[in-house]
Amino acid sequence: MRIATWNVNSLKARQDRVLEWLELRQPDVLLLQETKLADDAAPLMAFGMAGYELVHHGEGRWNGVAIASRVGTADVVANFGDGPVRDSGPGSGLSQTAEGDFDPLDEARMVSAVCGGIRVVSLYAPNGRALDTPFYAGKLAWFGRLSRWLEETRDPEEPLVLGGDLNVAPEDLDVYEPADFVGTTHTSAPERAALDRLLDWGLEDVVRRFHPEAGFYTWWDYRGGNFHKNLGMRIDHLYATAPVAARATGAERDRDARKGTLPSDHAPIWVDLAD
DNA sequence: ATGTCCCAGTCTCTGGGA
Repeated sequence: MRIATWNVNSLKARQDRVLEWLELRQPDVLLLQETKLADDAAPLMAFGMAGYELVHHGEGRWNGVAIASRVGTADVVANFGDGPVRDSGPGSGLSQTAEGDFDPLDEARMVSAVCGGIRVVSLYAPNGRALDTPFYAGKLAWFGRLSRWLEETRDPEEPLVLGGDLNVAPEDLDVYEPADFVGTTHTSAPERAALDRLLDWGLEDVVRRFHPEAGFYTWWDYRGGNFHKNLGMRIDHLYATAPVAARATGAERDRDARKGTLPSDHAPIWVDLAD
């Protein structure tokens, strides 16, 4: 069984590339982030033609998470079970710029389902922008909500894979120039502690086990030719509970998916599991 | 290197986010 994750930076703009990638790499489950679609715009038919069910949790212009699975989609949980995300259209009260209205717990950043006997969780962590902003505090609060959801509703003995764009580089070897990130988001001690809390609950960074090397990045800024200079960060992750981690036979990243015409700024990663 | 790409709305350009 192959479980993958990919922040596609708009599923509308990336649909053809994603469908081609499914055909090429044959994942059984693909966790998607930043679909930037409302639920009624999710391309269920196109994925269905490719053999995948698509579970989508979106709000429109921003965020949006999904699960594409060819091994079933049972027991769906969206937004930690905290209810529907508000429409982010005009007049909705959701604003990306008015800080007083901002709460990432109201945004479409989490969806989960049981696929092929494994509970998978597709996550898109808030960016955080800068350490001295409410957006950073909101990022930490969102990770707190994620940990509480695991601690209160899940069991580390359950087969579970949590993955997505967590917007945190866990170690200095996961960023191209650690000194440049002092005082910025993605590498701060509280963000790394949030990942440690997930791991301490009972998860393993399976991709790290197979790729302990520096420079195994998953995201490169579109600007400045950063991809070709390998100036990136490892901020997309796949974490597994022990019953799943024990089945892992490998993990890979598809750097080729970051190349070519109109790519996402993230590359997909996956883990392979023995039956 | 404020260098690119996405989106919606103000709509063939602009502003905001990453």
